Amino acid sequence: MTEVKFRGDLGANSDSLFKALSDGTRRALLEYLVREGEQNVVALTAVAGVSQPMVSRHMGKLKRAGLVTARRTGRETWYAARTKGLGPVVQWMAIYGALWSQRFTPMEHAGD
Amino acid sequence: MTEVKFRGDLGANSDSLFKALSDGTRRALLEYLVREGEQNVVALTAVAGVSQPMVSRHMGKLKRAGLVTARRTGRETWYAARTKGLGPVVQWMAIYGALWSQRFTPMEHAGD
DNA sequence: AATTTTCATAATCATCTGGTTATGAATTGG
DNA sequence: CCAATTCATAACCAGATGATTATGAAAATT
Repeated sequence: MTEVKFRGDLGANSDSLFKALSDGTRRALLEYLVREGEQNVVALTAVAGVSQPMVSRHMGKLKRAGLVTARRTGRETWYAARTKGLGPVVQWMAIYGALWSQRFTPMEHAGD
Repeated sequence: MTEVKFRGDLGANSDSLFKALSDGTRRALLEYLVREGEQNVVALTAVAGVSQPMVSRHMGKLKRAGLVTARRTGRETWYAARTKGLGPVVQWMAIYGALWSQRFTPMEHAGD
């Protein structure tokens, strides 16, 4: 239910994407991966401020949302930010953001 | 709690922003406002697929997140998409999106 | 072989959240 | 003045969600 016929959504998984981004801890983990590159669960747990199982679950959601990749080697799982994962959000921003704010020029300098 | 010392957040309300965007119905309502311009609750309810009280609550969240404005005239409340509301998300995308996808030219490729 | 490390999953729990119906306050209209 | 319209809020409910501790499997180390 909750059909909203006029919805201009970008696929069903764009919902899981927005949901994945809605949690601060999850965003922080993703940001960390972007900045520091591939990390295993121990490293992520050390920095996340929540328990290891919680980190695993958060990473699971990020993975299902397409925002990270998981590479298992031996007993470790290495997570990395997934390049194209934000695509649908970018698209959404393009459609519903650029329409009204043209300040969409992403700036070449990330950290400055 | 849940302190994550490395978090590069853009203000506390950026959290309410992402949360506001995490719900599909809310996104749909926002999209509708962007496309159709200022609307009152009756119009929004007609199109939202949920009850009027629910629409009111959704609009409340969007308002608190800075994504819409509310203008009351008589017994009607007119909601409109708020231009600058997506700013923090755009910034976040710029920092954590542009870093890895060298630059997101949004409209170019809608399919992939 | 025994132990430690790494990770995911299960069992629980409290809280948040989306949804509903009911109600009531204003405003508008007959 | 009474009725209808518009909206927000309250009361309530079911399910999702973030968090914890406990556990167990698999790999690495001793």
